[in-house]
Amino acid sequence: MNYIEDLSKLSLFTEISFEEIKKLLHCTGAICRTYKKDELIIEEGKPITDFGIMLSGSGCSIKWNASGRQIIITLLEKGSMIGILIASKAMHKSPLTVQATSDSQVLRIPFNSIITRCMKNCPCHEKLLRNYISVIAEKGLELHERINCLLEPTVRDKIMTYLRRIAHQQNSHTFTIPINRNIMAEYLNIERSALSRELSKMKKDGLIDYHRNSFRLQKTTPKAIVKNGQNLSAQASLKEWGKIE
Amino acid sequence: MNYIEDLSKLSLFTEISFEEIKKLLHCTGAICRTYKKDELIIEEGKPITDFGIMLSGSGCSIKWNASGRQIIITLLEKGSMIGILIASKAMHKSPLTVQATSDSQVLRIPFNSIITRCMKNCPCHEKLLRNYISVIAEKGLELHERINCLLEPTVRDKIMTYLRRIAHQQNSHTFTIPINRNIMAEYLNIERSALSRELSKMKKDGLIDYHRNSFRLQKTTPKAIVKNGQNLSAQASLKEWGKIE
DNA sequence: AAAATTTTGTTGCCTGTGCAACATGATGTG
DNA sequence: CACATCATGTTGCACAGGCAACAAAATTTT
Repeated sequence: MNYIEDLSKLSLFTEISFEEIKKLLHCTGAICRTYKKDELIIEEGKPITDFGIMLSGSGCSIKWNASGRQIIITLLEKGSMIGILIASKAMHKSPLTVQATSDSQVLRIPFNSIITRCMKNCPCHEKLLRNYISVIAEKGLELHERINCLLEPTVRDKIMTYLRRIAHQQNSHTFTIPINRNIMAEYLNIERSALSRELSKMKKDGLIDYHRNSFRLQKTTPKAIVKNGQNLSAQASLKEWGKIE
Repeated sequence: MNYIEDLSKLSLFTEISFEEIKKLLHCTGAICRTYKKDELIIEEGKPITDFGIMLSGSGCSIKWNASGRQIIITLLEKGSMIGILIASKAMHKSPLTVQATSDSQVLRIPFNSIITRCMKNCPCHEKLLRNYISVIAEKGLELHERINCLLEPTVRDKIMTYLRRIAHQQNSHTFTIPINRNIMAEYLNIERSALSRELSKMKKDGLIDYHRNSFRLQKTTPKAIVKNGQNLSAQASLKEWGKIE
């Protein structure tokens, strides 16, 4: 089957041509493996030497928390990288389980082959290595961004931190977010209803405007913020808004 | 000056001999730079091509959150890696500022030199690359572990998730944590007082026992725990705490 | 040893938000 | 169209935990 085109869209293969990708797949010893629904792709506690790329199907990485409740870490879809951090860490056992949630195909590439230079010393192999490192680093930075949101004390602050980041990424005060309310609430670790409630309030307060996934950050400082029936524009708002921008 | 010995203790240089480290420093073009107290090591918004290793002194990475409040991301000490995720991500501007909090020495190594094979094609260069990737991956996994704690709904769950991890790392039910209450509270994003309060309750409930930084996880089945009323069992806390270790 | 400083523990108050339950709007399906 | 199934918004209530202020214990400095 021809999945080269799909692969070329991944950041792991940016700036690498179709032809080169084919060669790389061969010289890295990549293999395509199929998994039935519910089959385990990675088992908790087992050492990992390959990382994977979802070619088709879907999956999720799961873990059991302190109280035995199962929690979903990530949802995997076509194009998702599997266990890339784990495979990259020397001698590391998997802290989580990855399971196919539908019949899936996964391209498995031995981590070693990324590092070990191929015989021909081809330049595209170095490009692959650069991309690979970039992908790992980006994973870390993404986690970092999420932590930035999670650390904010109030629901409103979490939301604002998230929205500001997306606005910044899209380089505009008007933007659309790529996730729905459920996912957003999960990402920010707040209640979905609390998220909706606070979004409404923020709209009332003139902080943001939105409809569904379309958002706008108002950069005008609101004149009056009313809370609990009192107007606290004078001091409190200065404290809260003064330093922005 | 001779900092090779210090370097050899870092995971970036594990399994690399003193001699080889010297050679590597030369062929990667590492330079040692000094920073005065309060001087900026990394400036927000600027592109980063080097990563750094703290040889002496101290520093911190800082950021400004949505409401303009300055928040400290990491504290840097001797041996800390600076900007390793940022340098590894292709064409990425720094999302944060790094500042020396005392006169410091930083070893700066161009990211490019890690990837580009040196002329001699020496095996230690590949080892360095492996270590480097391992370090990045570990950073990501660490962030992941913290998120695991942050996502837990209650203070008690956050604490338990953290303690279980440390116990697991030290492979024992009796262990010592490497951080004090202030840092722990900051790490888990809870109030220090709330942390102390909950730790007390957990001791009363027979879940854990502790004194200062020495902890013990009780593996009693959490069945016989009474919620609000008086607790029947587990009244007797350990008397001989001494130094565990 | 006394004093000063840092670290940890304790407690009452009050608000933010988790939770549940329901309403409304959007989208798909026969 | 009617109907089902989502996604989103609304609201009352209860309580976990943030906050502040203080107490006690441990550690460092004088």
